[in-house]
Amino acid sequence: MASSAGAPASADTTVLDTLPLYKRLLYKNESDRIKYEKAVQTCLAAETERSQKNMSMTNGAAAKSNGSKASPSVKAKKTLVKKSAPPAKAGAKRKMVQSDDDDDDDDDDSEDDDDSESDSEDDDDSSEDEKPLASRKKNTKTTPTPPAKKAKKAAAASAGKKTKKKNASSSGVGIEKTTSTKAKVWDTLSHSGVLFPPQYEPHGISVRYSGQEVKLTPEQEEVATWYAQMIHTNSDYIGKELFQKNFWDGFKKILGKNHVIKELSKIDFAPIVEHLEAQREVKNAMTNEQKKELKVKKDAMEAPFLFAMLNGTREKVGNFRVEPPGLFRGRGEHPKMGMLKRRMEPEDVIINIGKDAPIPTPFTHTADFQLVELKGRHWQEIRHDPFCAWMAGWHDSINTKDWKYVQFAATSSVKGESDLKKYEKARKLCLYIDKIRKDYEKGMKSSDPETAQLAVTTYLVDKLALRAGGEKEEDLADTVGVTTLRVSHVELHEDGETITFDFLGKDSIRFHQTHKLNPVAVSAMKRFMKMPREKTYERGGKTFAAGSKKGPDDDIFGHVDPSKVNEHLANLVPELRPTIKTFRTYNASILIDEMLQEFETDQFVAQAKNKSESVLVDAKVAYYNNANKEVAILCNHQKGVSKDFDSQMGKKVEKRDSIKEKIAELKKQKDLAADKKAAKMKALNDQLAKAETAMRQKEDLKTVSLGTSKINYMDPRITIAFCKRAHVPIEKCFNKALLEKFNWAMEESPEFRFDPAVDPVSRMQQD
DNA sequence: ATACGGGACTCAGAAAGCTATAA
DNA sequence: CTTATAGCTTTCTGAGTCCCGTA
Repeated sequence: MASSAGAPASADTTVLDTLPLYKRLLYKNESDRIKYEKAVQTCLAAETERSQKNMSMTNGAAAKSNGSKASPSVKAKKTLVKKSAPPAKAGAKRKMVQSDDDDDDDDDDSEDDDDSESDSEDDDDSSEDEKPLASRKKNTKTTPTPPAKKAKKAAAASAGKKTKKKNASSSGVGIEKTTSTKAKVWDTLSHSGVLFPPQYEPHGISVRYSGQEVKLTPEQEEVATWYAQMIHTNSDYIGKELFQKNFWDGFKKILGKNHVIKELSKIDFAPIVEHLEAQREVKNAMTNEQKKELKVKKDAMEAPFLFAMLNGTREKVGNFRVEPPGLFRGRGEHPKMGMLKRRMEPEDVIINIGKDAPIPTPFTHTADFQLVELKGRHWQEIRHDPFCAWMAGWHDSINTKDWKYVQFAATSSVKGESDLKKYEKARKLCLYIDKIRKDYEKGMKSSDPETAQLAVTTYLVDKLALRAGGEKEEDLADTVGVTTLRVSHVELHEDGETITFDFLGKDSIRFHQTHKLNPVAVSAMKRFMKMPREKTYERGGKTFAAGSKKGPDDDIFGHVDPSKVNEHLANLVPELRPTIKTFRTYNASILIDEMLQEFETDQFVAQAKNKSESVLVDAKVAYYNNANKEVAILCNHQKGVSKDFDSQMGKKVEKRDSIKEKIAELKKQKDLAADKKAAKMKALNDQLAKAETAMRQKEDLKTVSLGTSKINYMDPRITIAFCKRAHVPIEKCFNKALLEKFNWAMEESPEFRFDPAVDPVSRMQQD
C-alpha cells in the first residue's frame, strides 16, 4: 500500500518533496511521513495475519480473505455482508482477536472501566487547562484508583438535580464528574442573545370572498399571506384536508366572530399570490451587485450574534435567529399540520448567561437588514445555569411541551467534545458486543416473555440499527421504533427466518426492508404476536384491554419500552452503560471501518494503471462514497425523490445514447487516419463511461441520503485514516463545514481502527 | 420535563453544462 | 473546421431551517 509513496528519492530531495501538494499536506515533515508509512505497513501486516488466521477458523472470514484477493467480487460481497449478516461477520472477527489473547482482553475490560471514568475527568482537565495545576488536581482525583463501579453506583443513587445543586454551590471549581450527571459547561458565558425576525409589513392587498373583495387587517393579512405563500410555492400541504382544517381553525379566530368570511374554500387568495409572484420577480431581477450589497448588510447585522464567549474563548453560535411565525408543517400525517405558529416575543424567551455578562438587548431587524431595538421590552427570564449549554430558549407554540434552544454551533469546542465522547462510547461497545450478543441469543430462547422481548428487541437494534421508539402522544405523527413495532408492521415469511418490515419511523420515513434473521428471534416474534395483549391502552379513542387477542394494531413487544431495554443494557455492561442509540453509532462506524479497511491502495493502483492521478483519486472517492452509501442504507437515511427526477434521468439516458450513436458513426467512418480515429474513439469511450457512471450513481442514490451518516454516525477518524492511507485529500471526503466540525479528529493516525481491540494505537496504550 | 442530538427539506449560490458566436 | 468565449440554463451543493426523537 505504502510502496507507491515510498519510491526512492534522489539524494537532495526527500520523498515528501516529490509528492503532489495534497499529499505533502498530509505530513508535517519527511520523518512524519516515514512514521506514517511504517505504521501503515505494520498495520497491514497485522491485518493480513489476522485475516489469515480468520480464514482458517470461520467461513465468514474465509470469504473475506478471498474477497480481498479477487477484487471484482468485493462489491458484491459487500452488499451480501451488509444485507445478511454484518454483526455476525464483525463478531467473528473480534472473537478471533479476543480468543487470541484472552488474558489481554480481560485486562482490556477492567482497564476500560477506568477509562470510562477517567474519560470524563480528562475532559475536566482539559477544560480547566487555564487554571493553576494545583487546583485542578485537587478536584479531579481523590484516590489514585477508586473502585469505578462503586463510585458510579453511589453517584447514580443521588438524583441528577441534587448533584447539580451540590456542584453548583461548591464554589464553582472542579466539578466531580464521576457520574452520568450533567457536567458543568461554563464558568463564564456572554453572548448577544437572539435576533427576532422582522415585524410584519402589510402590503394592503385584499383577498376575494365569493368574488367580493374583502379587506383584511394587517394581522389577518399576515396569516392569509402565509397561506398564499404555500399556494405560491405549490406546496403539497395545501391539498391536504387536515392542513386546511387546522389552518381554518386558526384563521377563523384571527378573523373574529361575525366576519364576512365564513368558509376557507370560498376564499380566493389569488391577489396575494400574484403579489408574491411579483415580489419574487423583483428579487430575481436584482443585479449581482445589489445582491452583494444586501449580503454585506446582512452579515454586518448578524455579526454581533455570530459568536459567544465561552470560558474566555470565542465560540460560534448556532441558531441565534428566532423562528419566524408561520404555518406549522409537520412531517408525514402530522395531526397539527397547518396550525398557526405564533410570533415569539422577547417576553417568551429565556436567556441563559453568565452572572457578570451584560444582559443582551432584544433586537429585530428591517427588511434591508438594519437592526432595530425592541424598546421597553423584557426577556421572560434571565438564568445563570452553568450546567446548560444553551444560551436562549423558548416554548414551541405548536407542541407546547417542546423547547427550542439556541445552542453552540457544530464546529464549537463543546459540540466537538461531546461528538468525541459519543464515538468513544460507541467504540468501547466493540469490547462488549460479544457479551451482549451472547446475552440476547440466550435471552430470546427464554420462556419468560419479558426476557425474550428484551432479547429480541436488542437483537433487532444490533442487527438493523433501529431506533428505540418511545411512547408517543396522540397529537403527534404516528411513527414507531423497535419497541413500538406493531403486528401489522412485520410480515413473517414461510421459511421461518425471512421477515419484511414496513413501518413509518422518525420523520415518517418509511422503513421497508426484508431481512433474513435469526430463526429463534423470528419464531419468538411469532409467539409475541399471538400472545394475549400485555397491557391495556388507548389508541384512536378506542380502548384495548389487556388479555385479549392481539390484532394488527397491537404492539409486538408489549412488555418492553426503551427505558427497559436501555436499563437492561446498562445492567449488562455497567462499565459502559450503552443505550439503543449507541448501537446505531456503533453499527454505522464499524461498518464503514471494515469496508474501508478492505481498500488496498497497491491493488487499486495496479488495476487503474495508466490512469491519470485525478482519475485515480476520483475512483478512490467513489469507493469511499459507496461505503458511505451502505451505511446510509443501514441507517435508512432517505431523501425525497425530486419532482423532476424522471426528466433528469431521461436527459442522462439521451446523452448516453447520443454518445453511443457517435461511437457507432465513428466506427463506420473510413476516411479518417487511424491514429486520429483511435484518439477520438478513446475520448468518446471515456465520455460514455462517465455518462454511464453518472447514470448509475443517480439511480443508486435516488432515495439514499449520504450526508446524515457522514455528519452524525461515521466516526470521522475512520475517514481521516482512510484518506491518509489511500492518499486521498481529505477535502474530497469532507466539505468545509465538516472539516471544521471534525477538527478534533484531524490528527488521527492512518492506522486508526474503530474497534479498540484492533486499533494499533489503543493496543499500544494497553500494553 | 429538559436538553440536546438527529433528520429531511428548502433555497440560493456555485458549478457544470450547453449553445451561439467569433476568431 | 476547431477552439475560445460569453451568456445562458441546468444541476449540484451547502448552509440554514425547523421539525422529530431519545435519554
